[in-house]
Amino acid sequence: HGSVNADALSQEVLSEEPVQEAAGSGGETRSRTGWLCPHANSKSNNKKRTNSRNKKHKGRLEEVDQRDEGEADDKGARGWESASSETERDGGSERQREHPFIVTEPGEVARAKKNGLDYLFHLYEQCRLFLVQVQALARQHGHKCPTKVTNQVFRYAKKAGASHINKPKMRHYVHCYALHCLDEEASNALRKAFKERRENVGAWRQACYEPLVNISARHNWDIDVVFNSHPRLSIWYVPTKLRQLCHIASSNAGTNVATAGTGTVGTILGSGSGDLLQ
Amino acid sequence: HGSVNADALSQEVLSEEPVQEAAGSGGETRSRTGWLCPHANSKSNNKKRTNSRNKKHKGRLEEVDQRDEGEADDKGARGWESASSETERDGGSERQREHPFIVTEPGEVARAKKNGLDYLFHLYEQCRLFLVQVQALARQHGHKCPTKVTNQVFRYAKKAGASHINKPKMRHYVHCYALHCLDEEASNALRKAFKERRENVGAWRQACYEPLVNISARHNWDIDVVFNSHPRLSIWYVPTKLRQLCHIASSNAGTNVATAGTGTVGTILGSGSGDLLQ
DNA sequence: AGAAGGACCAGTGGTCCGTA
DNA sequence: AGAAGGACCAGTGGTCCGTA
Repeated sequence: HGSVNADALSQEVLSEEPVQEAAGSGGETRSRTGWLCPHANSKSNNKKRTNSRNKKHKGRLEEVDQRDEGEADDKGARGWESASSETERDGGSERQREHPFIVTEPGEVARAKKNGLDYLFHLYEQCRLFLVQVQALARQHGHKCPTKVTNQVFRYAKKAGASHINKPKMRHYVHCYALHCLDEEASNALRKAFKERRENVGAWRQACYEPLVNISARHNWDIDVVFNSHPRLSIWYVPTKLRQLCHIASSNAGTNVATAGTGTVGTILGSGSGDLLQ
Repeated sequence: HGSVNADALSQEVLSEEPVQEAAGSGGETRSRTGWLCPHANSKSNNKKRTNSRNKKHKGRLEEVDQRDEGEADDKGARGWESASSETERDGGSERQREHPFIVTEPGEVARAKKNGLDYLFHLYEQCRLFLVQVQALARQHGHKCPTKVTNQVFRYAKKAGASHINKPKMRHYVHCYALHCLDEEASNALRKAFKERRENVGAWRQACYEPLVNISARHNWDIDVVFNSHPRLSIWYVPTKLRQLCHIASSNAGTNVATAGTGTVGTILGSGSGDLLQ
């Protein structure tokens, strides 16, 4: 609640059932209050994004300020800053982010102020359960039934109190989760190797692409087939960059026209150049 | 071309290959020029929708006026009125609509200035072929591949010269096409009956719902399963109203909670009341 | 610096309603 | 009146970039 985002005010009022809360599976218990405490570092609020991107049709977001839902019920309800101009709630509390991920090996508990990769993968499982619930509600009411984790599912998760789940994060690491699903041994080995080398999460994340490209190669370079044939993975959209990497690799592999390959995917992935790797 | 709609100016320039043109399958040959002739009833142009719906974030549509594509190549290219304020092209030609549908029996050629139902169903087949082409292009370029007839497909069809295909029309009659696919005999019988009774197209269209609800009943009221298990039908979204009718019918059938059914779907469909039937 | 996520934007599904 | 379809709109997929 305390919707900063206008989209949260959709018409369909989702049931407020508590569902399974955070509770990390990676070993740590993750007391929600840890990062939801309404009185943390005082600095912040009314900062407002002063961003200067194209910003065309805003204006739809105006007037969406005073929250209509009441209070309580949302365990340690945060009251972040409001979105629009002067209606700021000054005595407000602050936004708390999730702790950053670090590369952990399977079963390893992350140190203080960090989250481990078991917890990351657990979030994907949580999203799947939220999807299952959204699907059940949709069928019950005769609505069309999502087969993927959509915006609607993220919105439902938020309403259900899972404020630590958000779309950009989940999309960012989908391919890491994919490797975990498709080849857990390889995934575990990669985690151990990168932990040992003291690599950061970004480096590990990048490294997850290549094994997936290789798996797709064994399925005629069709990464969609790879995703869709795994029950836990099929509910996630194939990330754009992974799709592109598989396409490039298939071209270079010469199953297509002779593109006079300038290098294998391995080199591309290892080089760090090219905007596919940002 | 002569895009009235801003969406038509998408970045991806689709190849201008001619593809299969109109050419009705119903027997009539449908010379395109019949309803694409650039000099027809002179009245019209610069009329602009003065509509007063909510109209919030427009403004994005401005400046999108001067067409960038050249000329010719689009056989009998129409040059309808342009979209925005003063840049009207006055010597312009006029919009020509498709002739309205009438209820015809299978194989029957519609009389002048009318289109028959074989032609209607042929349009669905044309859309399928456009989808197949869009899919081939997507795979070729490593883009995500649509499984349904999406906006992208309609845009592609327009670019390919099929100006007689548009989304509202195709969506409007999807369930009629569904019946044609799923039970051609029943569909044919319905057409004959409604033709005999001299019913208009709207009445025939309404009548197509009930047989479909009955078919869904035999598949556990799951209309999605019904659509998806037919190869030509699975590329079409289930229409909202059909989904709602199946849901209501399943409730009334008592497979669910006893809703103290106030009437069967048959009565609902026959009554003409209730906003599900508009 | 590396990373989490609010908020944005182009293009989608869906269909209304001004038009013929 | 009955019907075809341009154009609109709310909510989507995707991810940038101001923030911590």
